[in-house]
Amino acid sequence: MISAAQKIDLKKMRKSADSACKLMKALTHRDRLMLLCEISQGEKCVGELEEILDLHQPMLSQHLTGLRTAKLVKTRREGKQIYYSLGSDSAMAVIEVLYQQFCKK
Amino acid sequence: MISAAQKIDLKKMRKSADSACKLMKALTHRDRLMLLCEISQGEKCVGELEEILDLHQPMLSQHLTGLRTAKLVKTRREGKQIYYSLGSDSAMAVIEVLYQQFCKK
DNA sequence: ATTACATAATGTAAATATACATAATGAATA
DNA sequence: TATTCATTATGTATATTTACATTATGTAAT
Repeated sequence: MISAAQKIDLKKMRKSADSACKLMKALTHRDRLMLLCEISQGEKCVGELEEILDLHQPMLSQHLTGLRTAKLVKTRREGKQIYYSLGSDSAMAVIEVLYQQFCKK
Repeated sequence: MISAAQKIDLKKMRKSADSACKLMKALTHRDRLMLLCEISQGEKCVGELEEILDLHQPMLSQHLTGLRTAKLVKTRREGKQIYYSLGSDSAMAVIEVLYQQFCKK
C-alpha cells in the first residue's frame, strides 16, 4: 500500500525541480552513492576510498570532482592526503531515506 | 551545518545500492520528477499530464513506460482514458524529502 | 470511423564510462 | 634551493548509453 501523499505545492516544486534533479543525478551511480555513504560515516582520504570502493584513481578522482562541483562533499588537506567528508544536508537526507527504504524492509 | 549521520550498515547498502540507483535514475529527469509529483496529489490521465507538463505525447508516453517498468506508477483504465497514480512508497518517500529539502528552506 | 494512448523505427545530439598519459602539488631530504 | 617520491588532478580518445524529436503504426474503447 502506498503511503498517503503529503500536500505538495506544485508551483514550488516546479521551481526547485532542476536542483532536485541534479542531486538525483549525483546519486545515480553506484560508486558515487557508496562513496557518499562511506564518508557519511566519517571522513576518508582518497587512498582509503580507492581501496574500499576498488576503483582506479582517475575514475575515483572524476567522481570526486563531480561531487565537489555539486557541493556534496567537503575536503580538508592533511599533509599529503586530502580528506573528504559529506558537505550537503540534502544528500544526507536522501541517503537516509534510501537506507530506510531499501535496507530496512 | 551537516546533520549528524545516522549509522549506516555499509554491507546492506552495498547490496541495495543498485536498486537505490535505479530509483534515483527514474528521478533524474525534470519531467519525470514533476510527473510523479503531479500524480502524488491524485491520479491523472495521460491527456491531463500532457497538458500540465506541456509534453508531446510520444515523449510523455516514453516517460510513462519507464515509470511503469520501474513500478513507480499504477494505471487504471476508465473508458478511453488511462489514469496514472503513484505506485511506490520509495518514490513517494524520496519526493517528500526533496520537497522538504528544496521547497521548505 | 474517431479518440486516446502505446509502441516502434529512425536519426541526432549529449552525457557517461573507461583507459591511459601527463601535469601539478606537497612532503621530505640533501 | 633543488631533487625525489607519493598523491591528486587534468586532458585526450573512444565506446557506450541516454535523451529527444519525428513519423508511423497498432490497439482498445466509443
